[in-house]
Amino acid sequence: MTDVRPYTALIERLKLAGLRPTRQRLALAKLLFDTANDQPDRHVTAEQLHSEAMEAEVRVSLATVYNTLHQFTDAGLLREVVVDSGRSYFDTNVDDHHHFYFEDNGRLQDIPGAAVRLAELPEAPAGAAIKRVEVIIRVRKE
Amino acid sequence: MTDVRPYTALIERLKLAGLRPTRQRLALAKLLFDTANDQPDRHVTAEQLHSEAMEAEVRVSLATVYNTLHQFTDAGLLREVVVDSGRSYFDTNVDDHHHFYFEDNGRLQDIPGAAVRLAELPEAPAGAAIKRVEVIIRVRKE
DNA sequence: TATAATATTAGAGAAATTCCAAACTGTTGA
DNA sequence: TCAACAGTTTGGAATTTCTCTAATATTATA
Repeated sequence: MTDVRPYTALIERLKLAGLRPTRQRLALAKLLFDTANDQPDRHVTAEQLHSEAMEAEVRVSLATVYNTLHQFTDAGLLREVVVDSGRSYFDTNVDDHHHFYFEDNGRLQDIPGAAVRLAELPEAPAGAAIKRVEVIIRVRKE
Repeated sequence: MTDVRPYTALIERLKLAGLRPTRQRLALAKLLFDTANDQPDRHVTAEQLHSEAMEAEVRVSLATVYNTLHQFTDAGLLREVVVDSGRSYFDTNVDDHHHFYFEDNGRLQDIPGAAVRLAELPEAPAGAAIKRVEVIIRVRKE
């Protein structure tokens, strides 16, 4: 069943994250997280999301898109994925998982966390704590 | 014993890679690969290497540093590591290995390939061939 | 050494991202 | 409800990293 008031959940989500549910943040959150239209997990760049917002007739500046992506990331709603120098991807999937990266076209594809098993991991260097273990499988068209 | 003609080996190395041993490439190769001074494997950015060249009184333009780093990478003498959007690191270690990335100060540290064992890996998506599997362990000061 | 092929260079240009200060909006308390 | 305040947004300028270009210089080789 589709939620007839799709914004209430998003508003709550933002509030919980300590973010004021402004028009811009709500619109971006809707584009990113709204699963009403069977949207799977997404990997977007700031430019992409900004374009989408424009198409959806949502007036948001690029600066705000950047701000919002970072705030969402800090709040744990998004995860930043760095696979290409000079471009950041933001992943709506914040669960434990990894990525295929298609170098030919710059596309990312999730790999469920369970599909990669790390049998052995080194200890963190002294004084450092592991924040995350990322596995990136770089692939190319054969 | 230190090689009294340290350049001959580097010249050979460049020639084998199909690269003319020019003054600039030799100087950069020396900075990168010369182990006479007990230099361990290195992770440098283009800017860093350019600064080092300047300090060493080697006249090289930044453009040439970029060109050279990419040529060395294509030739398999270096490996590019992307862990931070907007900055590329070049690793003098081209053996199978992974990295710790210290988010606090942007430093990279090698993890020997044997220290990480991947017990299970997903298959490459149809039509794609795995080029490399990278494991990046992001750490922070505790 | 002359010639052709290749490499280097400075500076302009491009792309992604951040910064800034002014204008605006959401929230709170009277 | 409304004023006041803190938090947001904005466009444009600035920054950073990297690439391109076309003139110049160097290297390899005959």
